[in-house]
This record gives sequence, structure tokens and C-alpha cells, in this order.
Amino acid sequence: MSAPTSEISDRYDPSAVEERWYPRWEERGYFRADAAATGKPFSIAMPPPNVTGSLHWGHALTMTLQDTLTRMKRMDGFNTLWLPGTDHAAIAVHVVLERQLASEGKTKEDLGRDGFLARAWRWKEETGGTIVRQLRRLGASCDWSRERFTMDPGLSRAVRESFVRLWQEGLIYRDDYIVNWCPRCQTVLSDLEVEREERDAEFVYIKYGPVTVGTVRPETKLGDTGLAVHPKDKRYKHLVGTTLEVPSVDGTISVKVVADDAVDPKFGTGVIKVTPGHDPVDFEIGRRHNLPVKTVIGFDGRMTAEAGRYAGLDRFECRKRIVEDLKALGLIERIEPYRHAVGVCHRCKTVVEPLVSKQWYVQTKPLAEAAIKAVREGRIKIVPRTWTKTYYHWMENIRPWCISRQLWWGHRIPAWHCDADGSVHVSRDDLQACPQCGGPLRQDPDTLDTWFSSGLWPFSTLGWPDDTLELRTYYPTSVLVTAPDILFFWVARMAMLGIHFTHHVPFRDVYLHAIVRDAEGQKMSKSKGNVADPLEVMGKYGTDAFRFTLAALAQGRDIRISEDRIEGYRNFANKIWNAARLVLSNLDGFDAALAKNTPPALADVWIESRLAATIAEVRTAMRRYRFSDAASSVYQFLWHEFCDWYLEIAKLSLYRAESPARRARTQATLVRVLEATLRLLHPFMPFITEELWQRLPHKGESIMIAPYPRVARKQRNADAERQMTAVMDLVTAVRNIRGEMRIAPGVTLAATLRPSRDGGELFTANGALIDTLARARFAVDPRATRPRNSAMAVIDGSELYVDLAGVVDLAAERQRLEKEITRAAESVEFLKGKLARPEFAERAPAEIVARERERLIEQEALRAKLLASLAWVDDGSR
RNA sequence: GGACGAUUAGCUCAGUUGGCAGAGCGCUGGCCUCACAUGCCAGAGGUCACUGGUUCAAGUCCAGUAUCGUCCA
Repeated sequence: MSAPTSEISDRYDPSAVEERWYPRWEERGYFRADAAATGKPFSIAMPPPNVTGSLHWGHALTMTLQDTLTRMKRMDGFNTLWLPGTDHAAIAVHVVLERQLASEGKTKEDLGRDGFLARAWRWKEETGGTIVRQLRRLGASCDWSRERFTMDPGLSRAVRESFVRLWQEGLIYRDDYIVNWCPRCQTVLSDLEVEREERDAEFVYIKYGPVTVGTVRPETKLGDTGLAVHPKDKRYKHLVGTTLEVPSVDGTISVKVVADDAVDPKFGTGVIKVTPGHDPVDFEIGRRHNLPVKTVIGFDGRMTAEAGRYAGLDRFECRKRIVEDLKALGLIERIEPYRHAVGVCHRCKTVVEPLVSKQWYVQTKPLAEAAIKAVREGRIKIVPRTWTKTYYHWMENIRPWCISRQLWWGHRIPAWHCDADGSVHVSRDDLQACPQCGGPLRQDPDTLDTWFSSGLWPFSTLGWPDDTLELRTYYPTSVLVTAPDILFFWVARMAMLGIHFTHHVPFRDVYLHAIVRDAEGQKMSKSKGNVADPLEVMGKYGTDAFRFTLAALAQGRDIRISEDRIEGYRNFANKIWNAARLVLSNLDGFDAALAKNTPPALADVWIESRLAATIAEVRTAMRRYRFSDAASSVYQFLWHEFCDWYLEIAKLSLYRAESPARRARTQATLVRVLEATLRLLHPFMPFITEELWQRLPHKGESIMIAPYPRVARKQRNADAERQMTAVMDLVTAVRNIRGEMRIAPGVTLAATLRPSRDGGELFTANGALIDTLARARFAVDPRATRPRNSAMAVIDGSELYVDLAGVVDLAAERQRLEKEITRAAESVEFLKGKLARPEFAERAPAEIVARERERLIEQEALRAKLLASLAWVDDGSR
């Protein structure tokens, strides 16, 4: 039945175990969901990692949490689906491939659109699945048979369908507007794809005739079409409405002075130059005051023909030249160092250039209103709740969403332009000729923002727009698990698009977990080079320890990863391994019938009760997405109750088997508690639990489809817990005396208890247990008197004497007692003070007052006994 | 500039509806006790950032101050 200990190593070796189980689980189809199966559905749409990605800490955390939830629900009998996949990450793929091409001395234009796409697909097939393979290492129990990619035919159809519908509803439109342009990626970026970076710059004060204007971007001077001041600024009131003729680098230019609220009169000189073609704020000011747009920087980041003799210069080169030229002309008043935030492309970190161009937009306001309502009405629950404020704030101030990208990799916009009559046609099917004039058409060259397709993810992966069985079973999904930094990018968009298209929320709960940082609190990122490869760490400490660490740290806003912590949980895995080893090596000759007919001892009832309490704690914690609480409950129970106490107690009946019945009863309890605990722990540590569970007596073919532990009322036993606590306190008291007195562990102490009221039988009944755990000859004697040379402790009102004759001198005992007395006296003072205030007795609830009174009596009695003891010691030593 | 958050043991962090402050690691002392030294036993360590307020009672609720962080302009 069980393997002898000698066959099991005394160290847990994760690698062999991990390799063995994952393929078996997958082969046996445990991960696969059946939409037609019975059972309440539970579904998670995995946030699709970038197809370019490889597993980083953030993925590891989010996937671990999702797997933990999924495994728990699966064991709990739910019809469970965790649907995996990747997204096409348009910009990231362009960056990767263009870098490749550059090393071959080629550009994407050399390949042409079709050639580039062919290469991108090939790249995706060959190397794009890295992260998917890595998820298997992590133990992810997702349904690989349903793996999706945002550019799959089905998902592409969903994209086209939703685009056409939004267009028909008037929610998609084209507009000439100032956009964030990445001159390196050669595409527009949404506001969210622009990151801010602090950089040092020069704040240049340039003379504009009668006024001076400060700017960090002197090169845009060439595109100035106005000056602006605040309407209430008295200094410049006389200039508003006038047109100034001012000397500049290319002779005299004329600029109109306007008054606008957007100007901060306290910043710089209170006058700003208005460059509508190259600044979002200026663009708005220009629109309000009818200032012309002059584009002096092109899509390539170089100065345009409009820039006159600066044409063709790189924008930053031009900045230097302009400053030099202005200096030469005496038009610079002064230059100050200045630190400010520059917008950069989130993929390639190139400084973004605001430019005016025609793009496609989604009118987000009406979509956002519905998404806000869903959260307000509780149809979507955001956990932790604190993030709802951020969600509302962003949703209420939402701006139009620019969805077109000048990239090739992605979903091409389903719009066709007729050059003959200038019409635009949006269609589900590809169009050949203009429906109006029959003339030739060309498809819009742009593709859609990747987030447009991932915004459909929770339902496009289930077959939408068709009405599929999957959709009916698994949608809305149960919970979305992701990091808060993706709240706007993705969560908000899924909420908007999901509600709009399916009339249901895409997920009932949103759980936003912490962001992983290194020990210095830096966000883990490759560019910072502070990333320890999670796969290496997994290899070093084992996947279970790695996962447990992530779960134990999941709560909160940030988690700082440290190897010490992971090492601690590797030790935990080893502890479990050895606990199981002890159990397994003591199961021979197990007589189930005998065990059944033997009444449980106090410790048996106690450990079952504690297990039940732990199960309840874990379930409660997990219902509230409190992964850390759940993890620490199991950890505390398994290590500090089961191993530290129960196993030590079990050894009594196992090794010194004076009673076969006792032994059988203990074996039964050991197996039952350990087996249930392994099931409880399985969602967190899938591998070691499966390995050990298989070795223990068990029902079923795998722990991952065994039932998740439930609590039956009768398993909780408050009396047993109270009694056992008293016994453990007594053992600890003896150990404490031994420790404080520096008595060697090998010395057997004589300990006598004089029971206060009714404690006698309890301690008598557990005398053998106390003897062993405390290394004592323990006796209960109601008429005991204190021996000449002894230490005294008070347990639950009873006095315990530990004979120290010949073992230690009394000075140490005096010191120990004084410490205890101080502690008791402090409690007495505190409680007396509290109870002395009449308001307390009058206003606090009766049970609180009663409890405090009870405590005071206890503490006073304790102090009295300790004082008497001290006096006795002083007496005896005199 | 705006919003949100943080400040609790040496370090990293928990702390539910207000009712004597907890964990892991680290530290100190003692132990190779027949599952485990990746271990066992015992212990030390906290004005809960600061100032007010509400309350019988504040780490917890309210206001302000300081420092730090994140996001958005």
C-alpha cells in the first residue's frame, strides 16, 4: 500500500515531480471544459499575453491566481473553463520584425505589405508560442483545446462585425485631429500608448516683439500662428486682439494675440506661443480662435518644406540650430534648465510628435455611460473596491478613442474608398467596386488598435457573433483577473464593448492584483535589467514554492519579490514532504475496522476541528479574493498545528504502541487530515499535493478532480479546542521554564500541577502526552505543596511546580518571576484604568464590560500567585 | 497642477463591522530528540509617520501636516 520511508528521499525534489504530472493531467483531459456538462459554470478568459512575450513576473502572478481559482472551482464541482490565448500585439511585432529586417539591411517596404505579413505569420508560428509553453511549466490548468489568437478567423470576424455595427450606429467616425505620432513606428498611438518620461531640457525665453515667451520646443516656433494670454491677465490685456509683427529667424512674422483660459498666467511669462500643428493644447486653442494650422514637422520627424531653410533637418537638430540663430539675432532673453515629462512611444521610447492627421475614432461617451452604470449597479464588482474610484474618474473623463494605426500587422479596417466619387464604404464583406458609381475601390490601408480586438476577447473567444453553446454556458465570464495598470487599456474597453454588443457585462467580478516589483520597489522591466528570470527561480525553488509565494503576496498594491521569501516556501514544501513521509512510513498493518471502533483521543478531535476551521477560513478568504489570507491559513495549520503538535503527539501511539487500537485510530486520523489538507492546498501547490496524494490511501484518479474539502458542522468542537489549548499551554509553560533557566533539553523535569477547580481530569488524562512533549515526569496532585527548590507557573488558574533541585539556582527563577509579574501588573493597571471610568461601564456593551471584568480578575489572581511565589523564593534563598 | 494610495517589529507586509497589535524572513539563546538542520524548542523586538477631533474606547472613523509612490494633465 505505502512505500517504505527508505524509498522516499528526505528532501523534496520538485523537478521530477513537476515533469511527471502536467503531461498526465493534460492527456487525461482534466483541463478540458464541456459546455454541455452539468454543474454551475465558472469561467475565466485569460488576459491574452502578447504573442511576442515571454513569461515575466506579472504573468506568473496573474496566471498563478487564475489557476488557483480555476483549480478550486473545478474541484468544487463547477463546470469550469479557463480559456487561454495570445494577442497579436501589433506594434510589438512590428518592432521585433523591423529590427530583424534592419539586421539584414532591409526595410518592411522592401518586402511589401503582403511579404511582411507572410513573414509575420511565419514568425508567429515559429517563435510566437513561447509564453504558452511556459504557462505549462507553471502548472496552468487552462483548456488548451480552446486556445485563441486575436487574429484567428473567428475573432477577426468578430472584429469586423463590431466595427461595422459601430459605424452603422454612428459611433465610429473619421476626423482631422491632433494625434500622438511615433516617427519611428510610423503610426499614430492612442493616448494610453504614450508614456511620460522625465527629461532634462532647456526652457528658452524668446523675444516676440513687446513680449517674451518661454518654450521647451523652440523648433515649433516655425509653426507658430498666434500668441495666447489669460483673459484676466492685466499685463497683456492691451495686446489681445492685435496682430504683432515680430522679427524672427526668417525675417518678420505676424502673430495674432488671443485670450484663452488654457493659459496659466503664473507659468513662465504668462504668454504662450500657439503652434496648433504640433501641440494638443495649442490645437484646441487654435480651434477656438480660428488660428491656422501650420505643419512644420513631418511624419518622419524631420522639418517640412514649410520650415523654409530648416527643411529636411531632424526636429532635435533643428531645435539647436534655431536657438543658435535666435542667439545670433539677439532674440533670446535667457535660457533656464528645466525638467519636464516628455511623451514617448510605450514600445520603442521614441519621443512622440503631436501631428494633425485624419484618423478613425470611436465615440466612447455613450459606451462609457453604460459601463459606468454596470459598476454602479453592482453588475460588475471591482475588487479591491478602491479601484472603482479610478475607474469612474477615467470613464467620466473619457475622450474619443483613436483606433486606426498605420501598421500592417493587425485587423485591416473594413472600409473602402472610391477615388472617383470620394465615397467611403464600410462592409462585412470585401468590396470590389463602388456601390455608388461602380468605380474601383481601394481598402483603407490602416489597421485597428490591438486593444480593439482584445476588447472583444471575453465573447469573441466563445464564438460571438454567433449564438453558440459556449457563449450561452460560459458568458458572462465569472471573473477577470489582471493587474491594475491595465484597467484603462483593457478592462474599461471590454466593459464598454461587451455591454454594447452582448447586452451583458463581460465579467461579474474584476480582481485587480498587486504589481510585482523588485526588492528596491522598481517595476520589473527588461529595459531596467532588474528582472530575475522567473523560470530560473522556478527551477531553483520549485514551481509550487514559486506559486505559493506569489499567492501569499498577492494582496496589496505592490509586491516586492525576494528570494528569501521563496526559499521559505520551498522549506514549506519540504516540510509537507517530510510530514507525509512520516505518515506513509507508519501505515503498515493499518486496521480500518479497529480504527473505526476506537473512540478518538482529545488530540484527534482537536486536529479535525482545527482542520475544519482552516477549511472555513480558506473558503471565506477565497470568496473575497484574499489569496494571502487563504495561503497563510493553510501554512499555519499544516506547519504549526499539524506538524508541530499533532505529529509529535501521534508518535506516542505510533512508536510506543502499547495499544493497537490507539495506533489504528491515530493512523486513520493522520491519513484523513493529511489527505484533506493536501486537497485544500492543491490549488496553490498542484504538483507536490498530487504526488503525495497518490501515495496516500485515496479515492479517485487525481487530486485535481477530487472534491474540494467542505466543513461539516460536527467537525468543529470548541470544547476540544479549549481543552487542547490548555494542555498545550501547560507544555509550553514547562518548556519556557526550561528555556529561561537554561536547562538542557535532555534533562527530564519533575512537574506537578495543583489544579484550581476542575482542570484535574483533563491534565491527568493527558499525562503521558505532557510527559513526552515537555520532557517531564508530570503529575496532578490537588494537595501538592511547593517543593523546596522549584519554579512556578500559572496555567488557567492552576499552579504548576517544576522541581529545580540540583538543576538550577533560584536567582534565575526570581528573575523570571519578576518579568512575569511586571507583565501581569501592566495588564491589571490597564484594565483597572479602563473599568474605573464610569462612562465605560455605562456606554460600552455589557458583554465587553463583563469580559474586561473577567480579565481583570484573572490577571489580579495571576499577579497574586506570582507575587506569592516570588516571596517564597526570597524566603527559601534567605 | 489634479486624482488615488501608502506610512504598523531590523526588513517585507497582513490587520475584516472601532474592543489588550500579527505573519514570514532576520536576530538572540539552547538543541544533529529515531519525518524534516530546507529542521526542533524557547525568547527579544512596536509612542501603529505627526497634530488635532469624534467616541466609554482609535492602528482602524474625520480634518490637517510631513514624507514617499502610482496614475492623469
